[in-house]
Amino acid sequence: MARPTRTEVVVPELPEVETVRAGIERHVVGRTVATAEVLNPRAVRRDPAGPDGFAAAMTGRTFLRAERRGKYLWFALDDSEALLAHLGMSGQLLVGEPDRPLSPHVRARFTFTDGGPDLRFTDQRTFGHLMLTEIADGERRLVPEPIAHIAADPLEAAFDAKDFAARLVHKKTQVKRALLDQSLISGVGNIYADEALWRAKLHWARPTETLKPAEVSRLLDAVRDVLTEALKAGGTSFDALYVNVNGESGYFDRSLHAYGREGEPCDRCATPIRRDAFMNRSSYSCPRCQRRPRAWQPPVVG
DNA sequence: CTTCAAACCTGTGGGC
DNA sequence: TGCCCACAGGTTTGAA
Repeated sequence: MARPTRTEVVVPELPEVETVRAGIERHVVGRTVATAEVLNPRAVRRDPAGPDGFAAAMTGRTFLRAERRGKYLWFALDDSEALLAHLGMSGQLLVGEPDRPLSPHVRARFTFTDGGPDLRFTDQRTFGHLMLTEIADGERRLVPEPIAHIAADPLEAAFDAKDFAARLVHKKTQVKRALLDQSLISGVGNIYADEALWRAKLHWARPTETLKPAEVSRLLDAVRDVLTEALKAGGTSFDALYVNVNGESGYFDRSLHAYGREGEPCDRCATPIRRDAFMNRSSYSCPRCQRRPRAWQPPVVG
């Protein structure tokens, strides 16, 4: 039984990041940074200005909006610049009383000129990062320059379902790899990829080029449903490593059908869920509902 | 151009 | 008890 427990780590995907964005928004928008402090330089490793340059450039800036695409969120600082954040595997953005104890995993801290609650970027595994960056043209939307290459996520207006379908079936890869490819569709990680595939009754190894239009449509519907339901539940989170802006854990984990359920009965057919090694991680699927594709032969041309 | 996999990182838990 | 190692995984980078 590998079902995630409250002590396991679960990475923030689109629903969790959106929960953070919405929670942070009302606490920081309209406020001006009094001090910016980088406690671990790795937190700003992608910012060419370095820790000191980053801190100096953030001082005096005002948070205007909180936006998100896929798993990235950012705070617009003016028309041309933004503070971009990725939570990585264990990142949190926490708002609280400025004089509360500094936990050992706080990587960056911002105080505000109004003397109110501060903002802390906490990240145990340090895969997340912050950077101050230019705004640029992304996929049908203005976004921070470093993420101009990622695709729209399926919950935003800029997402083009026809374009996604065309690009998906044109790929020469397995369907789960495609779902995790942020330049094709953003916001989906390992958990929701498995959940969407279970819901759409598709095996993770299915070659994308063999997907029929109805299957692509079913898959996209499944992705949207899974993300939307998780968002309603406040994001999946199993332990203290991931909490929302107010420090509350989510509770969507009870509705997972595939992820982390090795050996447990499928909720549709009771066949034990299996776990496969995949891309140096795990894929969970129902061996009966999600049939492994037969060996596929390329079409003969001519 | 595309696809793929190593590397980055640290806390946890199982095995011995 | 304590040590070691596998595992968790999003993204970048470089190789093929």
